[in-house]
Amino acid sequence: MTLSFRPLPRSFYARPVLTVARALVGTYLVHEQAGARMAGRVVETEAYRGPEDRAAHSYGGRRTARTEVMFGPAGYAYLFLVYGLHWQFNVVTGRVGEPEAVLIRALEPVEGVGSMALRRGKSRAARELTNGPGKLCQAMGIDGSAYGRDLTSGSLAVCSGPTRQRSIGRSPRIGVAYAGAWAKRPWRFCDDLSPYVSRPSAPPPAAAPQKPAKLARNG
DNA sequence: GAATAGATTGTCT
DNA sequence: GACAATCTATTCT
Repeated sequence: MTLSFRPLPRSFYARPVLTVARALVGTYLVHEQAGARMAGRVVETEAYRGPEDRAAHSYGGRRTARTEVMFGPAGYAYLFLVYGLHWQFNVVTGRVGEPEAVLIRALEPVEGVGSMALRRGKSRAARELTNGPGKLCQAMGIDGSAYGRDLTSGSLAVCSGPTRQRSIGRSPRIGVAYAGAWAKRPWRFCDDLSPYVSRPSAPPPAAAPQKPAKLARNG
């Protein structure tokens, strides 16, 4: 069976970054490459809202070759490299002149899972293919060459598709401790019903102990 | 399961 | 020259 995906219109992205970050959970990232299609359901996002957000690359209105796309119209791809190794895929949101973007942090693989596994290089469980921002770029074959691409048409797009029940949880963003108080804002959104998130939005309820207490050996 | 170290390069100071 | 919106393998429990 072939799933039906339709690219989201630019109006979807041209809204406040927190609105878009939440709305993106449950959409699909679709990449067609060499005649093959890969698709993943978005299960985790983070909002970055320059210029006031200290965690954002556009903090203070910093406008360089790297951040330039965030200052333009919504619905385009922002790619950057961290630790010299891992690409991160973002979508530009808001109005022209507002340097905002949403980082896609995790997907549930739904189509082209075999290709994803090949790109990830080693034999891995499905959950390990795309449960992190660097992992999903590697799995989907997305890198810096996608910088500035229009996501409302073409071979790389964010789409609506089959809907499914979701429960959206919020938590602080990951890996931005340097941002002080901004790091504590609950600007990370994830589908708590999905096992494909990079980590749960909240610790499991403290109920019964996970493991029985170790018993003393007697005799 | 948790803690740790190491990889590796574009970007900005 | 310092550092980074991360991931993996290894070690210990």
